[in-house]
Amino acid sequence: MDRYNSKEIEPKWQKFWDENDVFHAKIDPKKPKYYVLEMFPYPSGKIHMGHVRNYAMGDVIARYKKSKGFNVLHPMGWDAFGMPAENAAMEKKVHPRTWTESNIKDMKEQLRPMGLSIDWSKELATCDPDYYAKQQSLFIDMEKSGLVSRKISKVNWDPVDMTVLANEQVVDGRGWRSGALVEKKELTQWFFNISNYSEELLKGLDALKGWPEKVRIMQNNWIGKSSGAEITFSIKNSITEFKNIKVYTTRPDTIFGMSFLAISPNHPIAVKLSKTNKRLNDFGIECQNNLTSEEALETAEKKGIDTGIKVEHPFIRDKKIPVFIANFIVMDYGTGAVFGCPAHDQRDFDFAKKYNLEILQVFEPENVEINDVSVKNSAILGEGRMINSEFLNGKTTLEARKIVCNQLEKKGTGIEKTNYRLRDWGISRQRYWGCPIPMIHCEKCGLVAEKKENLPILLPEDIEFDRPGNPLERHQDWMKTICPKCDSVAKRETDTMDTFVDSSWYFLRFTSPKDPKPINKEAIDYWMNVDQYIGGIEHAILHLLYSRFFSRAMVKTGHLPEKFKEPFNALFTQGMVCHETYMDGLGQWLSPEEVCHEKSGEIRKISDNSKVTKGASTKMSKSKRNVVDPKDIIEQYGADTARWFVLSDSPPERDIEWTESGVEAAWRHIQRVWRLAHEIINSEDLKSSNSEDEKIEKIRNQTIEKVSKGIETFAFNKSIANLYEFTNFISKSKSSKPSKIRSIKTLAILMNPMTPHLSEEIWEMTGEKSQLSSSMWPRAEEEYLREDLVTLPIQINGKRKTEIQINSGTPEDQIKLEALNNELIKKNLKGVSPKKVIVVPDRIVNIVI
RNA sequence: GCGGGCGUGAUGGAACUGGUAGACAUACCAGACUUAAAAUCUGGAGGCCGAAUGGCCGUGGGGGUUCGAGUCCCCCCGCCCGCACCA
Repeated sequence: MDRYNSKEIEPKWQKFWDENDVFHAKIDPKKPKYYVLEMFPYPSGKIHMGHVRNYAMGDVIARYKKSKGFNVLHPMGWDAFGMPAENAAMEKKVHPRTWTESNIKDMKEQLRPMGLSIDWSKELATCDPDYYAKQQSLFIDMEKSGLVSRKISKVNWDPVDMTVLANEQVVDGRGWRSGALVEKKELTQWFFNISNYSEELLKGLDALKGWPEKVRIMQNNWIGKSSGAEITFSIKNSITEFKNIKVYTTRPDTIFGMSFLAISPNHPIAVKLSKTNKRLNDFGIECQNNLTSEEALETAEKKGIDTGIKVEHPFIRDKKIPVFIANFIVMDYGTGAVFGCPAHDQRDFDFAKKYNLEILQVFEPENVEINDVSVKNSAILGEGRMINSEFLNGKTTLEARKIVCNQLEKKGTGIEKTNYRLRDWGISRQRYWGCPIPMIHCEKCGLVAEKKENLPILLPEDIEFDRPGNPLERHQDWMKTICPKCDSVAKRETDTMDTFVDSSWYFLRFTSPKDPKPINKEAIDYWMNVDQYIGGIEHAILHLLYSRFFSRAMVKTGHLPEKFKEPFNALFTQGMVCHETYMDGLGQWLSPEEVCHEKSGEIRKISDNSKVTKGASTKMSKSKRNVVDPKDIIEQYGADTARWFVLSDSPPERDIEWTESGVEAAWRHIQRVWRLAHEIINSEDLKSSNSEDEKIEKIRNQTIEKVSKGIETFAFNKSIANLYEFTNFISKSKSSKPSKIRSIKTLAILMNPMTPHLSEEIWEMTGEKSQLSSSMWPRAEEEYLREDLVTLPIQINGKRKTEIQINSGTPEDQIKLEALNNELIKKNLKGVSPKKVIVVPDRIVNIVI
């Protein structure tokens, strides 16, 4: 008998779908719409298994919804700006555009054989002048609406290459190419005022019912709302013109335990002092060598230096508090200064130990024996009851916070204050391959937005990547322009936008990718919101938060109706695709194709038969060479096998392990279903009993129910397990031919979202003329979903002893009676009368003795 | 360092709202078919003890709540993701 030949069948159906424009999404107000979107890829040039998994999942949803009667929008595009293109330009002397465009072409070719239900007519790339021109006009509107600002901020500076480095390009504090120690450099840059929306973005999280709880928690923490007090400390011994220092604290209750004040190295006082004090200046320079990432800041050794300045304690007369400059205080958060209470903050505790500062406990934790805790070894965190704090003694820490705030307000030295950790979004990049910021520097008029009719501001094509840095800055012709206000000669902004800007509205543009305006009202109104968004958990904060902000910005600038300010109704975050790693005797990583697994369990290198060490399974990555090319898999086994495999076994939110045997299992299943369909179609209709037909009909309906539920809840692995079971059942069933035909047709429909080619083929084999890709998802009939017989386990003291069969809905007393009369139970009870019998109807019986 | 998550047989995993742990699949073992192999089909199987009815142990480790814990609470360990210029 024939095998399922993927090389013939898959292109056949792909051609059919193409020619009939099956997945072309058109606005149809009569039909309910469904917008499913996978996070668009960066065009690296090669599709990897992570993409395959991501798109296979999206495709399951898209095809399922379509067969449920929805008008589905399932577009695809390219997140095409970004650093790798510039790196390629430097390394391979190829223009970023050429490199990017050829990558897009390659990836599209690799994607096509997967048989995804994508509407390619909606394709866009963020590096298309048409796309970034629209983005420039959105920027101009944002600038006019006060959503944009200029601020000084720090970048990683490579002093040898004379260029700005991304955090990723800093390896162990050094530039990745030059190896030079990275410095911090201050630049005036462009920002989106996302922090004005802190409260709004925080509140909005509650409405995102379709988002994973963990993502909402992460965003919530990222926004970091806190309430506390801003306290003004007066300086006793003014060595500078500054008379006081403002401090933000979330723990005003611990003010009597304060033993020092710490200010950021960038605090105006610190800066001022450094000018005249060499020690402070040296320390400032040392801090300058810290990296810009928060991670680096937090993991670096905590250091400080005494400024000699003393401040007054607001409640303790004559108490002098030393002021330190500390490397772990950031200027961007709060006021750039904190007070240190070593007894109740671990970081302050470590600092106090190091510099021999007083550690005074000011509250006792509640519900803990006093002897159990001590501030000798570590800080005491949390809440408790105040001690050593004068008028606060005996109060709870929560009460104390309120009282301190009131007292400070009375004295006029402090106020209650709410703070957010969220900082403004710095969008300036000193790079070529991004969307030019449409601003003009005019000597007379200052900063002026480009006129919309002059858009797009195109990236110049004639650029050189012979040296690091931003080629735009060296391109005199490109920079030279005319001030839109006064017509005098002016200079273009050379910064380009962060690529997160590009990805903050592409999902809107997909609804009308060729419209002359950034978005088309009618299309937005019909297609938005995205009903299901699918992507990696690594985007939980930045991309998703920026998109939520950007939608609000587009509401403010009049591009988007208010109702679309939260653009993603539901979010699903999928796990990574992992593979074992292999290393040869020389410590070199080997790819899976370079090794062979022997029966004995040993792994050997194919080229020289040497022994190979198996390493941990990690995310497929070029550097560890543990990648499997989807192209090879599709070529060898076909798209349906690849799709079936990436969806089976592991729950979608978890990482999956790519194994050769797993792919083979998927392949075997595809073949088995194919054979089964053939056998059934060509079989004689033998006599069968009605009860067999009833049985298969029951299983068929239950499978419909389970598989549908699995897809709806993103438990594709469970749907697949149910489909395996159903297949096993059909193949063993003694039911009549019509019953089996009905079942195999149901199997084909239910498998269609995962294995669309096989399903269409079987559908056609059964003589059906209609296409499977349109609405025909079956409905399970209620009467088959009921179970009349229930197996009830009986436990004695929580240990299962036996089980009984009862009719579902049997009353409690009767179950109890039956359980106690069971022979085995009687034997186990040995005449002891039970203390208690717990009966959970239709569930369990537990006899306590 | 901070924030979030995960941990179940040899392996991937299943177990609805606290109610029979191990569905389904892989690897493995045995059998059928075959000259043989592959493919396919049938069956077995968490670990330990036992000839067997069966017993004990078992969801990263330790403790707790409960008639009953993989699931809830506390502590610990390991791994993964994010930390604002990778996308």
